Amino acid sequence: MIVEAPIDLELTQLSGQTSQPPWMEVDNCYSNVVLVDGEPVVFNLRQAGDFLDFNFRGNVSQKKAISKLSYIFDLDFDLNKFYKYLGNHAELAEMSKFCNGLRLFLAPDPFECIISSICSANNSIKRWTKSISQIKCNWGNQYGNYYTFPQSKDLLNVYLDEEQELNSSNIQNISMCNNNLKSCGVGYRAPYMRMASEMFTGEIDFREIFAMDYDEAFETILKVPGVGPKVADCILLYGFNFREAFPSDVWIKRIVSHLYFDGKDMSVAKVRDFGMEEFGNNAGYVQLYLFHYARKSGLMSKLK
DNA sequence: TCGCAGGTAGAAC
DNA sequence: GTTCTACCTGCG
Repeated sequence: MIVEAPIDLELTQLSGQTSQPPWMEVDNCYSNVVLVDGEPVVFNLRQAGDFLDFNFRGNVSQKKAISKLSYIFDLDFDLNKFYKYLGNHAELAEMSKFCNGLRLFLAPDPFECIISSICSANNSIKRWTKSISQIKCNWGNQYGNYYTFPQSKDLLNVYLDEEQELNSSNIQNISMCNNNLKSCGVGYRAPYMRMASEMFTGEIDFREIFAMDYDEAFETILKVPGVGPKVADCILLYGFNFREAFPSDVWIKRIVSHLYFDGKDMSVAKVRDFGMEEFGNNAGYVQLYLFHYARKSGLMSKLK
């Protein structure tokens, strides 16, 4: 089936958005299992010209499968209208040329994005995606070659490190202990992840966050250990589909400063305020495009 | 070897 | 409120 919405699937997959690792890729076909109304559905995606060609197998209607796919790849968003918006702003006009077809890559379930985003802090894309894939292998459900991301309750009692696993299980040799968070390479973020699992199993309900306004949702997510302003904005953008988020890190700071403030040094917090004010509901997309424009145009190495 | 990787927590001004 | 520093870990 073809979805007639322009997209660059490879660019979107490999753009390092902290919703989830890229899907499994074989010969330009991207596949993964996704829970749709609790039912495991395996999707196979392929680039077909400017559009997306896909098929699925699972016990759900075609309508529901398309709806889920459209949510994850944000297919209802009008890219051409967004490109007109970019074209009307001198500072942004170049970007669509370098990022044509790039879309948001949203998490099928917010919890995966929460853990992925915590994992991404002070980390490289390569390393956090590897860690998240390992977490799926260890504690997710397996369907063929694919794994779902575990639910928050599934991570409540995981061991934090090898030592804890050795002391609490009947494994004799510490080198055999590989069913703990630190063995996934998450380092000091392990306790953050387990505490986040506790909070989202008990005191915080996802549905409430979807219903909140931005500031309230931001303050709520900020209470989770390991979540600062940058990670909170990522979680709200990629996990909860808040389009007005403008996740600001050291790179966005350099790029915004270069494009809008003549290279003047400014705090990440000020850049965040500026982005949200300036771009409104397009803030999430502009942030995504700024980062990849800087990467692809060579601006990033110039600003380094 | 050493610094860096799409930051955060905790403490000190 | 804003600024400073240590921090798991794998890679170059």
